[in-house]
Amino acid sequence: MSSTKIRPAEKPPKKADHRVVLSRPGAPGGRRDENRKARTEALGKAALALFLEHGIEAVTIDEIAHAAGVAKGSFYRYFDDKTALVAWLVDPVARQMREALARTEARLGEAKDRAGAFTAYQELALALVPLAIFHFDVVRLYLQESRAPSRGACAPIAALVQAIDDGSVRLSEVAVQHGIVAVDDPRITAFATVGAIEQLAMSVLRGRLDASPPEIVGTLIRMILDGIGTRTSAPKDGATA
Amino acid sequence: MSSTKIRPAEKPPKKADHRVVLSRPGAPGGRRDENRKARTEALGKAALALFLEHGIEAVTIDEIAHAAGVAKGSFYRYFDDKTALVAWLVDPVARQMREALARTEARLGEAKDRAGAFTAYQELALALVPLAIFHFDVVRLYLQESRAPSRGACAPIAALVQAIDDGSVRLSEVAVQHGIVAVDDPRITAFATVGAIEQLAMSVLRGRLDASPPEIVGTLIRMILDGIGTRTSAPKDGATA
Amino acid sequence: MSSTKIRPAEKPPKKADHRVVLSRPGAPGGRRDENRKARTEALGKAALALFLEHGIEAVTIDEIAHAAGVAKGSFYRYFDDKTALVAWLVDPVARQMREALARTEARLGEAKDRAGAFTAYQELALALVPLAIFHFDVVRLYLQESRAPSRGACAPIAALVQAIDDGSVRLSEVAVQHGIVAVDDPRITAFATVGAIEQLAMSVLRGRLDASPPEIVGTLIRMILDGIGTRTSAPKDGATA
Amino acid sequence: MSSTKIRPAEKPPKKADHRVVLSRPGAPGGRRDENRKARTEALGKAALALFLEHGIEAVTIDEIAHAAGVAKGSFYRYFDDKTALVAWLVDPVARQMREALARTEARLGEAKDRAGAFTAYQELALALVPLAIFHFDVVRLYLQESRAPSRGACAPIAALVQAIDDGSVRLSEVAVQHGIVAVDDPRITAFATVGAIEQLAMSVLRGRLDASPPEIVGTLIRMILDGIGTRTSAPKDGATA
DNA sequence: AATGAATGAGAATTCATTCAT
DNA sequence: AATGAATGAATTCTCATTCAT
Repeated sequence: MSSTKIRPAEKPPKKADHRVVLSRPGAPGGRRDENRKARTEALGKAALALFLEHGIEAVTIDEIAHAAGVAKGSFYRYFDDKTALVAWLVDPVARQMREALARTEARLGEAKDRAGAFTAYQELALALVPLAIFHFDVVRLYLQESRAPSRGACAPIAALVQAIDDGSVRLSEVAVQHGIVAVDDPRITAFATVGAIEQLAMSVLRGRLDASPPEIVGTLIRMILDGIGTRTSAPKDGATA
Repeated sequence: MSSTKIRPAEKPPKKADHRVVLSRPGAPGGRRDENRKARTEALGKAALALFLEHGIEAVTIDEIAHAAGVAKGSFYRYFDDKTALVAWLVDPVARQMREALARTEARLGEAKDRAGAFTAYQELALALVPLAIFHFDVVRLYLQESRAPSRGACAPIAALVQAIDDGSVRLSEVAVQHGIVAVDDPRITAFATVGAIEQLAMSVLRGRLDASPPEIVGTLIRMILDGIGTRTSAPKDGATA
Repeated sequence: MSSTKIRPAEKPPKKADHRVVLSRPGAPGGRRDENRKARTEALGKAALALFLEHGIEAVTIDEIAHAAGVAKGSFYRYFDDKTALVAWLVDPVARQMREALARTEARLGEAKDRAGAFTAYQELALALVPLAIFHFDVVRLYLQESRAPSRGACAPIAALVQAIDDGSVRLSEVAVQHGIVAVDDPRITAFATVGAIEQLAMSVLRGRLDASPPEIVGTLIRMILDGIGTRTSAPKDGATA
Repeated sequence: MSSTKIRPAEKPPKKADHRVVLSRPGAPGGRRDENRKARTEALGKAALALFLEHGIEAVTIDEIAHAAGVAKGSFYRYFDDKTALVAWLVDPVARQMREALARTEARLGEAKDRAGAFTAYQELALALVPLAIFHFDVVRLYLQESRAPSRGACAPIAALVQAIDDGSVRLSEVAVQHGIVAVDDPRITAFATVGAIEQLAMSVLRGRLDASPPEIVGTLIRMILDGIGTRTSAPKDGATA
């Protein structure tokens, strides 16, 4: 038809895909290093706020730098690009999430009975609480961007989505293998649960739900466990978290 | 710092917010009219595919026109802008969704007992099935974009999100008023349910869940109803859908 | 007929109507600041030349940037848009013109007799001479664009037209109130005078009139003053400038 | 610098520069021909109104066609382009103006004395009155666009400007040669007069001057003739028009 | 190191002109 | 002949990224 350029197939990753800029002079821990850390934090914080308000793709480097009180050019001294910044924001959460999932999977594998499984799940929940508290805004960001196609700067979020999906599926499978829950396809309950949790979180964040967290969690757990446990013959021992 | 332009606060909607350009002369039903419809469809279809692959914001008018096999300028003969196109895509789904929610709300209001309520919910589910089937990709798009902040071309999606949220909350409230379900805050279950449904849908669409739809629906309904009904004294009559 | 978009009613002025981007860091007076000034001048100069040759509306940003030897994008670092550039060009002239008119009005108000009035007018003429000399091209631009409807980038010119019109009318009124000139409607002579001056200026600029400025001015003043004074009984004292 | 296209040097005139489309089938004077004339008029009228409101360059073919109630494509059946339309609008005025100027020049050449010259000028004025009356809007358009550089669609106006300039200069020269007026450079008074007239006309049209036409004309003539005649020894016979 | 200026590749949108119906 | 749809070049404006100061 014409010769208009169509879909440049996503910028070819120049070197080592979107890294935070590392290895600067100055003794680690010294004045230089501290300043560096402070700036990085400032940029990250400013970016996070803007991302939450406008969406990752819609925010420009200019805006981030401006909001952080640094020059645009300086941005690039700290991050390769927006993707690197997002990765830097998401990274701690992603790591802890992966670890928590892995640990739970292991515990679950060792669980002997239903009660043991509940304990494992409880541990997972307990591990996620500080995550949600200390990385509140990152979690919000995750919720907001998690469903978009993995484009550009959102890629690190998509990776986390993948990780959580995989983890929860594996968890369900282990749970079923151990006869802890009785459903035909454990992934169904896994996804349903994740979806319910995320949606409730979004609703709270959007100000559409003002119930107290304990109430929400209580209702949700009752809902899910009763639901999941339905077809099990297992004793409804005191396991309701 | 400087006076660099920051955040132009979203383009002011020119006149009658993004309407599809309608009503051209040439006998309605004639060759011209047919062509028009065909082109509109072509553009919509091409756009939908691109939106699903890359996300609404990431797709350019150029790409849409190219994919639809028309010149860039022609796009604007059919749609005011990308927002109008999204609205055109989403519109039928939004309308039916609103209607279905309203109808269910009415049914629920008339329901005498738990069984009656189940019937109402079932009807809702039945109404949504054709929606999901005939507007499969639009539903996918909705799921994909629904959590993003309401920016630019995504606005029509955000409006639909709002409508669904409102509707499901109202539904829950009616249900509780009628003693059909017994939870402290009906919105919790409402959101949880919507979240579960959406997540399952996403998982299927992403190819991460290959269970058969009946199985998914069955599991989900059991999960939710049992969960919701938990605290009710109501008889667990044959109501399991 | 159809719903084709017709006349979008002039782009809504975004925020603080077309201001020149001001105040950047970098020690004022330093290299940066100097460069900035130089660039601004370069753009203004290039634009002015192009405007004079082709008319304001016909000149594109691209052309201006190119002529100034800068990249297209750079233009926007210096001016919000073409309107801002025109305003920047016209501003000094407009300011001085307003001041001169205001001063003359005051002088005229204090004048006791015809001779005093002439003095006031002479002062006005003297004030305009440097304006015409130091802002030669801007005056040309003004003449060229002053009659066009106030569209887009020409708006600052239209504003100046308005100011001059108002000023000259007020001047005439004061003159009549003080019995300095005797005509029925002072605005007639005011407009006639302005028109004569402008046209002569245009003719010189277009190379259609090569008389020496003193000759032109002399002829014009004789023409006008004699004309205006005609019906007065006042002594034709040596007042002919 | 770059390869950006700069100034395409005004569209190369394809064939016989901007002509009204001629030679259509249908007997001249027949039904076809009448329709044709009606359409042409409609387009011209609509265009004129739009030109006056927004300026020639700012008006699009689309708008003209729309305002005339015809399809855009039809426009091209009647006019080659906007320039041809402007030429068609201006043409009668231009022709009559040229003729009137030529006639006055001739009369002036034959004039024996000052009174004869006045008669010639009076005839000119009388010839221009119907022009101003019957082609009111075209005169307005002329005034509005006459100072813009001869670009694109305004070219026919520029041509008229040229003609009037030439004519009035020749007139002045003849007048001086015959000792009718006594100024050093006749072109000065010529241009001054034209400028005064035009400005007054503009002011009336812009609603900034509401004196009655006779009053305006009277004041102006007194102003100019007294001014022009000043240095003449000639008797101030009853020549004041 | 920090700054912000410069660059130019897009992206959205408009519009004169051609052409199928 | 009339219509209005199609086209694509032209235009404005944005923004990631580089680079001189």
